[in-house]
Order: sequence, then structure tokens, then C-alpha cells
Amino acid sequence: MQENYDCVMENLATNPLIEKLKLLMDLTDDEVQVILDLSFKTQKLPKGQSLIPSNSENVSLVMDGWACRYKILSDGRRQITSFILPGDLTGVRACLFGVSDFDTETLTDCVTTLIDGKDIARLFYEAPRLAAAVTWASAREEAMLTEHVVSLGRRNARERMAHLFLELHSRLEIVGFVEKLAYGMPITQEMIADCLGLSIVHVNRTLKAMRKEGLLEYYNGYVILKNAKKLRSICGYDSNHLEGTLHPEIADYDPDA
Amino acid sequence: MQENYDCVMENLATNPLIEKLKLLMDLTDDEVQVILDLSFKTQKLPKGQSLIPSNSENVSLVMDGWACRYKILSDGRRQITSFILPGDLTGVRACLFGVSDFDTETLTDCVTTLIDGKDIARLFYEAPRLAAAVTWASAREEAMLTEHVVSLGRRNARERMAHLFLELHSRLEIVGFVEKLAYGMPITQEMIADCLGLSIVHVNRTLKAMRKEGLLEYYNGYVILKNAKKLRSICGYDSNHLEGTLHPEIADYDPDA
DNA sequence: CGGCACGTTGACGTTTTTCAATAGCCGTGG
DNA sequence: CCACGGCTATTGAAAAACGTCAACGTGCCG
Repeated sequence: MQENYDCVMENLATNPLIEKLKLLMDLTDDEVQVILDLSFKTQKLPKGQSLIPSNSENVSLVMDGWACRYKILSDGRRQITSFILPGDLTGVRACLFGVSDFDTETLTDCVTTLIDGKDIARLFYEAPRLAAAVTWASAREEAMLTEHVVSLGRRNARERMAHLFLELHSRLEIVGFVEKLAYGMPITQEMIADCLGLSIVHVNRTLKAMRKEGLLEYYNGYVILKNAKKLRSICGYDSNHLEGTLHPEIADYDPDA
Repeated sequence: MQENYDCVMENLATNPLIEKLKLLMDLTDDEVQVILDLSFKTQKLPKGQSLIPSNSENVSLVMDGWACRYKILSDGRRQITSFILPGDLTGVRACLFGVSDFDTETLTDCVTTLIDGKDIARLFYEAPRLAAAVTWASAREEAMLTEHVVSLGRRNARERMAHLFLELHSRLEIVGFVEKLAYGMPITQEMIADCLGLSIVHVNRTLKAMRKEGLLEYYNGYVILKNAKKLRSICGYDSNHLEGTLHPEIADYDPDA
């Protein structure tokens, strides 16, 4: 698994993921090319590695695989603050502002491409629309964290679970990793527990109950939403927080106006 | 309380809060002036109002008072995702990306100043360093949300409480609203409960226990951290997530390099 | 075959919530 | 001036949600 993955980058321009991201952030071909040119290294990371070495000044764009951001308390308790999926950009805060307050870890083998933080910083001067796109990604992350706070603060285990599965479905759908109501979710129940602030045992039991009610299937790294409508009503799911497009004042800036 | 607060703006340049913000974000006098010039309305909002009307395209800079961001579930449960304190900028995501996924409410009378979202958007083209400052504020918010997720997911009531009081102290200290280890916290226990994902009763009991142990005083809208060291050790508090400075590549950009 | 990681289940403990009642404060209207 | 209602803080008792401990099964892999 130490192959050179530059091949992945060579046809990145036609990579379906890149195509989706282009649409999502409303980027032009030229802008996509700027990003691709900045990317200096594409690699395959094995499962269990840090996505971004802690003192690195790079930003990482995940092309394939799952990772997570987490924090460990002094006594070993772990909280996963977010899952990182294909299309996600990680490390912006660390490289722009010199602070990194969590760790990252690949949950499966991942293909990632790295961009020097310096280059991201320069976008603010040299490619305002791309700087705005970076801010957009960051704001989207913030929206997901907000939803996560709501889940952990005011939803019970069953509701948290429903929300997680639905949100993952929405996110994966956007980047084309979904087959109707099914998607691969190659992580353990322990990680779900650490994400949802529950114990492994309780996750297991809640999952069992939801399976029994015909809400979803979950086995072998696959999820099938059997009754998405009911799942949505259980937690009041709304994918609004994943939406959002660039303000027209940025998207269509006219210096003469 | 419907007075015109433009007076507050008139000497904003010498307003101690603005001075702190200047240092915090490493802005020049000129840059501060740009912001002040963009600000088109300074007002006093009574307690219990929305900080930003839901379909408004404005950004709000809080000069004085407390507010919060929250979300209400269909059955009435409420989760406060963050407290908004003097110096905080709110509504960036809504105005830049056209999505607003939570509501805001003033918890006390507040003095705020409004900036048109259009003007914020234009900063990306016309004042890259200020655009970066906006991104900085947004990233800081993200870091606080991350900590909030950790608290709600993996800390018990006592630890959450300790973390909240310490973080509020750090934040208020940065903007000069702290007197040594004491600060005003003009909110009810219900709001603390809604922030920490607990019931009012449990907040009350936990508070009582912490008072008894000499950890803190909390009465009449004031907090005194009696034993900050122990409070920090209880929750493993670290104010790192509030830090961070602009990447030198942005701060000292040299177009000829 | 043995070891290991993960999933599953039961019994029991702890934390936190809910329900219900009381007390203090404060502004309003009589 | 005082009674009253509304909001907040406080407390007790009981219930629910969730965690911990421990055991066992299962599949994978060397």
C-alpha cells in the first residue's frame, strides 16, 4: 500500500469527486486547476495514521476513505468531534492560525492530497474566490459542529443515532458515495460511541432496537436506511446545514460596480 | 432604552473593546477604520430580542452585553450552542453563504453594531487581511464549538460546568470584562442548563456542590473563581483553543516575493 | 490452533431527569 | 401600603437513561 498515487492526481481533473466539489463550491475549471496545481503530494495513508502530522503546516484534502478529528481527555476518554469524508478539507485552522487543538486519524486507508498552508494563505491575496471557498468549507464544518452540539446536548441515544446516519447519508450523497439509501460506513461501533458521546454497549443496544423496528440495517460496514422518513421524524433531521452557496457579491464580483 | 447609540460609535476608535480586538487580530489603525466605516448602525437591543433578524443579510458585532445562539427542537427542548460576548462577530455564515441554521437572542440588553453582509463579502476582494480576520473569527468559533462537543460528549456535569466557567473567564478576560477572577455572568441557571445539555435541577445541584467545595461563587449574576487551579484540573482546561494568530504569509504579505 | 478485535448480552450501578412542592424577589395594580 | 402573579432558585423523592463490569460468541489472520 505504499504505491505512488500521483496517478490519482493525474486525472484529478476528471475525477468524479473533484467534479462534485466543483459544482458544490461553484468553482470554474481554472479555479479547480489552481487547487490541483497547488497540491504537491497525493498519497495513500494506511488506516490508523494521523491525517496531518501535528506540527505540519499543510492542509489535507481527502479523496477517498474515512478519517476523524478527535480529542482525548487526560483519563483516556475520547470524543470524536467529526468524521472526515471524501471531499473534506482538513487543517485550515491549524495552518492559517497556527493552532491545532485536536488530532486526526484515518479510520480506513485513505487517499489524500496535501497543499502547503502557505499556498492556502496566499489565496487570500491571489484568488479571493478560492479564499472564500476555503472559508465556505470552514463554515460548513462549523454548521456540522453546531448540529453535533445539539445532538449531544439535547437528543437521546436513539435520536443521536438517527441524526448521525442521516447526516452521513447526506454528506456522502453530495460527493457521490451513496447508492440510493445505502452507503459504506467502515467504522466500528466504538467510533460511533466516541462520536455520539455514548458507551459502546449502549450504541450496540440502541442499534439493535432500531434494527428491530425496521429503521435501518447496519452490518459489515454497510448502512441501509430502511425507513428514512421515520428516521427523519425521530430526530427532526434537516440537511439545511450542509447547504449554502457563495454570496453573489463574492461569486460575481465586479470591481467597477 | 431606544436612544441613539451612534455616540458609542463616534469614539469607537478609542473604545477599549475595539482596542483589544485590534491587538487580538493584529489589525492596523487603518484596518480598524475600514471596519468602523462599514458599520452603518449601532443600536441598543433590549433583552430577549433576536440579535440578527432571520432573513437579514447583516453581520453583527457585539459591543456590550450577552447573547446566545441556539436551536429549538420540535418538542421544545432547547440547546444553546454558544454564548455571544462583547467582541464577537455573528452572522458571517448566514450572510456569506445564505444559510442560517440557528437563532440568536440577547440575554441582556446589548449594544451592537451592524455591518452589511455585502460589505463583508467585498472584503475578500478589497481587503484580504480583513477577510482573513473574518475567517479567523469564524475558525475561533469553530474551535469553541469543538470544545463544546467534547464537553457534552465526554464530560460529566461537574466537568462541563468547570469548563464553561473557565472558558467564559478566558474569553471575557481577552476583551477586558474581567476583574481578576471575577466576572459578571448575567444569565439564569436555565440558560446554563440549555448550554451544557443538562436539566435546570441538575445544574442547581452541581452548582451547590461546587460552591460547597470552595471551587467558585455564583450569585446575583456574578462569578468568582475561588479555586481556579482546581477547576482547571477538574476538566483539564486549556485556553489554547482561543489562541491563534494570522499566518505570516497573510499578515506580512509581500506581492513581490 | 491460538490470539485478537469486534459485536452481543445480562446484571447491576451511577448519573441525570422528571415531577412536585416551596421559597425569595420584584414589579404591577388595587 | 399590601396582595398577587410570574420568574428564578432550591430541595426531596422516584424514575429513566445510560454506563460499567463481565462473560461469551464470532470471524479473521498468522
